Amino acid sequence: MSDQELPKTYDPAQSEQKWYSLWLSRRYFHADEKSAIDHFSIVIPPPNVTGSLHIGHALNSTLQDILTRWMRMSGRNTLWLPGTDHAGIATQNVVERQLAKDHIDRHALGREKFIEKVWEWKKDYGGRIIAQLKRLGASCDWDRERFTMDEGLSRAVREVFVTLYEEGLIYRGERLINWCPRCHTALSDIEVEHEDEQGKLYHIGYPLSHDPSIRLVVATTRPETMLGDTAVAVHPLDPRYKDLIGKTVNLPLTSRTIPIIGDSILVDLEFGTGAVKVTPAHDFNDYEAGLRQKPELPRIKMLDEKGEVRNDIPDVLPDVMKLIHGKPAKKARGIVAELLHEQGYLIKTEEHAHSIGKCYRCKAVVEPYLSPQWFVKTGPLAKPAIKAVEDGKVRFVPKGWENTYFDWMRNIKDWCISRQIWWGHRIPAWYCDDCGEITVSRTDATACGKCKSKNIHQETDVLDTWFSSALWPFSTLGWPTKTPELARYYPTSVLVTSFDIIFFWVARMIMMGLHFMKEVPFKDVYIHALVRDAEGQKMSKSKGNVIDPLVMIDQYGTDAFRFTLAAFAAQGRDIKLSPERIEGYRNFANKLWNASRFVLMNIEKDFIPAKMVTQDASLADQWILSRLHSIMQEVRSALAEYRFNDVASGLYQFIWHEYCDWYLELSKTALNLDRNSTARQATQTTLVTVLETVLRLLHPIMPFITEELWQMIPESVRTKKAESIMVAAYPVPDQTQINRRIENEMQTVMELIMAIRNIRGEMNIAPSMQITAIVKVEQKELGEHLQKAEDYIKTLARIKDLRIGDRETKPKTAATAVIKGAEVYVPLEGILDLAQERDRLIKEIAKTSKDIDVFTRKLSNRDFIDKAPKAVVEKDTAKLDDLRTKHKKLEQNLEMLE
RNA sequence: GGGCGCUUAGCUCAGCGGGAGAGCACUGCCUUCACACGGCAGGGGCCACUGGUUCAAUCCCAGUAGCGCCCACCA
Repeated sequence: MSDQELPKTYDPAQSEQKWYSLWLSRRYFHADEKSAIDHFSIVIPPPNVTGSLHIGHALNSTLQDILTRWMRMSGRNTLWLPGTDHAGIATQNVVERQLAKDHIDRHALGREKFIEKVWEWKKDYGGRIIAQLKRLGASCDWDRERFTMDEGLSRAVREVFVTLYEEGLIYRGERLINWCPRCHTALSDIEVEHEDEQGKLYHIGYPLSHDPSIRLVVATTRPETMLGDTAVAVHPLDPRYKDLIGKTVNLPLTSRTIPIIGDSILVDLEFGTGAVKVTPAHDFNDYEAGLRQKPELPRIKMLDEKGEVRNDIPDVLPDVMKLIHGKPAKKARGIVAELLHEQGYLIKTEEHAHSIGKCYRCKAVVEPYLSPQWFVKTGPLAKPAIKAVEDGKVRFVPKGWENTYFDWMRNIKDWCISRQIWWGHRIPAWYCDDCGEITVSRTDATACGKCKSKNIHQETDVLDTWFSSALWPFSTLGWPTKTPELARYYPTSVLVTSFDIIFFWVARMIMMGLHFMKEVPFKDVYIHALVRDAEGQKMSKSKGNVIDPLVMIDQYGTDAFRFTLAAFAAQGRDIKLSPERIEGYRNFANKLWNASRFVLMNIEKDFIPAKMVTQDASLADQWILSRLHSIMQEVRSALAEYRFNDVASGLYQFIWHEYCDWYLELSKTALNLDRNSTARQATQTTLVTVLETVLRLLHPIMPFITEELWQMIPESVRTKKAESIMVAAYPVPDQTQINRRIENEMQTVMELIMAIRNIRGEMNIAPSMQITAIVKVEQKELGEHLQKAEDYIKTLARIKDLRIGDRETKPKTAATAVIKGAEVYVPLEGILDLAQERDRLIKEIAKTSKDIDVFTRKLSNRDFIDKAPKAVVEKDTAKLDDLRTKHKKLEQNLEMLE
């Protein structure tokens, strides 16, 4: 390629497309299950098929890709297994809505036809998020892409279900569960989101049966459910009411007489009136209280599966029934309250804040609903899962999340796994119409397991989506078949996810993994931040604050976007993302691009790296190499500890502020030397070597631009002549290259240059003007060092005449700066503005005095001298000396000026 | 009600026992032959508040205030 062809700005679009398809065609993403090399494996948290890539996926996938690419470059047998989740309720809702546009109702369509429609939908749109992951540069092994409803995973689901049933860990029973009246299905406890709402507390007087003139006043937020009341509870020790226990009240609006019971658990003496209406079919506490009674309280359902008032509630007066049947719960509340008011039973209402449950999929208000459901008995599964984390077999990063996990797991309730929807894994249970037996089977049953009757029908419920996700780490690898993949890649190395699904997913994977594989599903769980918008709101479409990753990618390029995500992935923090930030990193990509342009322009096309000998390598060369190897070390340890932000900022800092700002400028002096000069060759070699190494270090975060640039670097420089950067080796630091002495020497040179630049800047000396500088050193040795760096100083500080020595003196009119071990004078005859120089010096002196104060105070403290570590005292003493010297010299210079 | 987290430069955030940092924004100068998606030089902070531990506290401990999140059956 020709240098002239390289444009001044990096164009992400063409490069991304080109390299991704090349990587795919060369099968770099493919993991070889036969390879015996140490493995590294990750399973992707499967996004919903209905999903389109949002910023959370982008962060999650970027971090996984960084780890995957890093490990692959480090020579591990690396698998990142992708796939999607069938997302039962969510997908069913999406397809239902789609059908509704054509005025088709799923019930009219029928179950089988509807499921066909969902599969069709999946075929058309399900691949969308996969395509988007590819745009992000995800290096997943696409050959192994799985779907939670595909054949293999369905087999795993059935195997797990039947086994747990046989072990008595799955059971069926009628229970009070959370019911979404909109989705028409049961939900598990964690699928209910609680929100505070301002409601009313209604005080209702229930007349005592034996003396209706006396009323027992109950307080409730849901008066409509009184139609299902089967008791009133009071505290057994409550002096106001305890004598009423065993008596009855007449339930208003009905012909029902219900008992007054004592229940110390249900009733809080302090709250409301101290008397509670008990509706066992519509409230979890009341349900439990009903079970505690001997005999159990009857459970009267007053709402149907749509959340509307039934028309067959026993005992309700016909007039009342006529008014409210078929009304949604909230409307019924108003009607009942009005009726109670009219008839004089409503004592008062007061404002009352309470939390209501909403469906996490559709946000409809969830009703407690009595119905037959399937459950997983979680206790026995949770126990080993708790232990695995306690024993460190699974490690949460950051560790704090372990508490969240423990809290939930130690109080875990049985998991309601049946859903009354159509899209999902249908429960493999068959009911016998003759003898009522339930047959649970790995294969489709054709006859009753007990009476052999062929008169059986399958359960219509499907399983909770999270049931199949819980098996993901092993079901995707072929389980229950003992595949080579399973043996090779399970347990996986790390799970990367966000905290909102620790309960839904992480905990359940650990339980299922331990139970069926006898081994944890992953060793590390890296919990990353949640992405929010610039105002800190959780992004949601309804708020209109969604940052679309694909728009960002189009606008700034995938690499800039990925770098932004990595830079903001600090542990335990929410990420607030704004486009300006991405723009900043787009500029960084461009900086890298132009630095590479510079390097490539300054080496010959057939460049052969020089064999570096120390005497050929300049101070700058040695310095940048030392810095490079330090950075390598930092980057590697940051990656190993999931400190992605440190990886990003470390590389940013090094590339921009050390390599570009300093080394590239310093290299110019050597590049101007004669073609055959060994010094020039050494610098060329250093330039290109550092660039090549940095590209490899950066590749996991910025895969595209690094590949584009790496391919332009002469083959002779690229390690092992790999054909792509993504299969080149990840850089390993060489301790012998790290040189403290060189770094210190360079530091002094840089300080000198900065001091002169400061004078130039503050004195308003035109950048184009070449000036004279005189450096008076305290010791000859330092002078010699600085003399060796003479060219650097001249070029970077724009000096035409530089004098360095221990016998130099200050010219009559000059600006002064003091650095460690030397004074710098810039003679400014004719231009010197005395007032300006005075101000500059005063500012500098003030700064120095302030520092001196701090250190003097510290060092005059006896206890500090006695008790602080020696090294600290010594360091501070030396520092104070330097500061005093500097201060004195500056003052002298100020005096001379006046 | 229980738990967790946060409060550092105008903004977004690192740092977490020994002289307060970054990016963006801001000010001045500069179209210097890698880059104006740029360069150089600057300005800007009682590190929320109050106590305590320590020779030393932005950092550790306790409390206060504000903000955020999670869990929970407050009728």
